[in-house]
Amino acid sequence: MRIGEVARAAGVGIDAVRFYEREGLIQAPARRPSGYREYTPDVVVSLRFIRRAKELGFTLKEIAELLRLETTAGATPSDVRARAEAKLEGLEERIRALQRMRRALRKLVESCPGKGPLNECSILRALAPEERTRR
Amino acid sequence: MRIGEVARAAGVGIDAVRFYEREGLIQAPARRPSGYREYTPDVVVSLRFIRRAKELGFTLKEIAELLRLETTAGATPSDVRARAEAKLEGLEERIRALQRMRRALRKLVESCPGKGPLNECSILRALAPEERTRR
DNA sequence: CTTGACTCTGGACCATACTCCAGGGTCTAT
DNA sequence: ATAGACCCTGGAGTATGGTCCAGAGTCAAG
Repeated sequence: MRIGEVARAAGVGIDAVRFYEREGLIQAPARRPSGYREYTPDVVVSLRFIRRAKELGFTLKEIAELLRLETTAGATPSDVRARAEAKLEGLEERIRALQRMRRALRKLVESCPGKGPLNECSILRALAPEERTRR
Repeated sequence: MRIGEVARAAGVGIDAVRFYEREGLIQAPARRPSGYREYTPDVVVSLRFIRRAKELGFTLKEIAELLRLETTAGATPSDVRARAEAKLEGLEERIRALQRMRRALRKLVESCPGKGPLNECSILRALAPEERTRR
């Protein structure tokens, strides 16, 4: 597959594909004698993963780590396992925070059909309150 | 409270506070005769919300919408409700995607304590697969 | 064998979300 | 009344994650 084809299939821009290659998020593909990049279809999976993970708020750096976690998994077993566990924990905290936010938003939707000031159903409080002022 | 104080309490930079004011994420506070910004403590809650929401991968634009959703809720009831519902749906999709990712990562942690190529427990597939190639 | 769609590299440019001055004034404790 | 910590505005600079050329070559169809 050529670059335009994989970009279209993955829903990203051609320049983004080259950018990800430069940044080491995807492997440099084989080249035709002309210099054209020649991709195997599996790069589309990687590109979609990158796209989705970005939408979820991961940085390219984090995504690179997630990808490396996978490709180097055969190499250093227990070490990789530890890294995966750390990632997993971060992920779970993130899910919990989003769930708190969802609960607050639901309350906002359900119990505030337009009456009075909504000091009770505050989305702010879903994320901000439990923290103590430091120092 | 002065700006340095609220910044410290919220865990953000002073410049960030002024930046959020310029961008309309927080209200411009009262000023002393000297020109110093004089905050009420509740701005700390807003700033923490912004910080946390950013950590969850929301852009400032989205955060501004979430905040506006709250402060304008008294104004146009059903309209606000609709916007909140849309946000809620986005949030839920996001949670589901993170959960899929978590499942894949768990599998990676649990079933791959360092044996062989892990083609079976792929984090990639947690996010990328269900999509059809378009066009 | 040419036309149109595609690709190459390199570098300029963009939006987002800050961060860091410079050059000035303010506040408070001693 | 002065040192040191704080604040002001305006503007420049940074990192991230790209996008958009220019100028040149490649490929497939007719």
